[in-house]
Amino acid sequence: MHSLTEENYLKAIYKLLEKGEKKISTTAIAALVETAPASVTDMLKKLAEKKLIRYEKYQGVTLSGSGKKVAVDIIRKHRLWEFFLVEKLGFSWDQVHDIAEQLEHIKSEALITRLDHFLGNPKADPHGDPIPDEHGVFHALNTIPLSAVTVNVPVIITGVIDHRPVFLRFLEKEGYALGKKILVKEKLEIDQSVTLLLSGSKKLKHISHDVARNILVLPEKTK
Amino acid sequence: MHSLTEENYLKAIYKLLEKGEKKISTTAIAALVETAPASVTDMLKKLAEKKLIRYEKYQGVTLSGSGKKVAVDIIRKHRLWEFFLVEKLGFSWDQVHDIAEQLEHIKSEALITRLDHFLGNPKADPHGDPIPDEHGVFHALNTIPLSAVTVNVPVIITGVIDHRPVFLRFLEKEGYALGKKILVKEKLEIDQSVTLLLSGSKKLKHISHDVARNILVLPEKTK
DNA sequence: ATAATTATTTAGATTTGCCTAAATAATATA
DNA sequence: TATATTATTTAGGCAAATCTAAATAATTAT
Repeated sequence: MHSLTEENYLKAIYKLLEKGEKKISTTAIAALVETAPASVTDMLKKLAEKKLIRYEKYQGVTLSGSGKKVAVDIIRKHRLWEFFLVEKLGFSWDQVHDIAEQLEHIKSEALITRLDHFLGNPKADPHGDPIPDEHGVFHALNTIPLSAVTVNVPVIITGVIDHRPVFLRFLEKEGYALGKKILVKEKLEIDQSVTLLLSGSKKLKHISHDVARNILVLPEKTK
Repeated sequence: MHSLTEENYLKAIYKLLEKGEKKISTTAIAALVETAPASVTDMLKKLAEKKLIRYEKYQGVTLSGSGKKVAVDIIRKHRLWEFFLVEKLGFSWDQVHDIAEQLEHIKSEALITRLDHFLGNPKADPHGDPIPDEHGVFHALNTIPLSAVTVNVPVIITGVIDHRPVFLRFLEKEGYALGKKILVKEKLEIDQSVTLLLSGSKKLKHISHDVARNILVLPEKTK
């Protein structure tokens, strides 16, 4: 079995790989796991010995097959717990991350199988991030940022890109939530800001391009 | 905050105190936390320094007020999670202990408050053990062992003393469960064995004194 | 291309929790 | 009560994960 710390390193590397780059730097990992770069080097050696990563001095890191599996499994657990915390316990978007960060390390396959079933095998967590299935497969939705939506085509909120509590609290306060309908009425050339109608509210809302590109949506009818 | 290990030591000491003795021995703790006595001595010094226990060389240990609080809190969490695992996720009696042992160390007061509420503020876990409230108060029931029940007085199963999986699986197989009604028809002088009717079944059941004294019951009407 | 800067690794220590072996105290037995 | 046994503690070490400071490699800028 892997230690909690090892799991956190693998998760960090996975997240960095997800963001684009092919080779991950020691410093980037250090920032994510909140530790000194020297400590990261130590851990990378250890993970490489266990064949969880591919690592050569000064050359950066990638995940091996088994390392990726561990990382995806942690992410699956994290997102299932987040879903539980929001849907069953009534937490709000911005409160669940730290708790899920602890729960994701509980070791019991039976627990996750049953939790998944109890929750109705959800496909996405409360932020709209996809939840991989038990084989580690993501059933990704075809979401696009709200900033890219065509005027007068109804869409549904399916997720967010920015996960910072401050952003999530802003959305919540303004009435945005997963599943809500949006109709974009106008996109301003000058600053790409968006004027829209949010289901449940009659008043037009105006949001900046910066906010719009952090909200993910799906055209209403799409399968 | 206390480490997971510290919490487990405090829980072990609490459990031993619960079983009667006033002063707890190093060896007894070592057996419960599955470690060498010498390691226990180390930890006792540490806990004493933090004022979580009262400890003097060769004289055994008791919990301080704050130590007891930590222990009871862990027990509260453990039992709430057990309740969750059985009632919501459908685990059976004998499967939940190890998982709850991990979950009990998750640190979030809000989580436990909400979980407690979600579960309907249960007063006892799936084994019938009382769940302390948020102030650490146990609302103990007036249970008696089935072996002490008067003939022809209907009682309800409220708990067990023996927690071993093997015993729990036996009960489950035989149809005994929390909340089931029992009517004792006869107690044999010779070996104190019990003949009874279990609600749901028409056939008389016979159990040994040893089994009967490990099943806790409550007279049907009692408040 | 050389120098300066930044990133990474090595070296040596620290902390936590654990171990074994040896020493000492407490308890039980003869 | 003296001795044997058992329990507990001390001493010295180990492994995991971390740290700081120093050394080295890679990158960027001149």
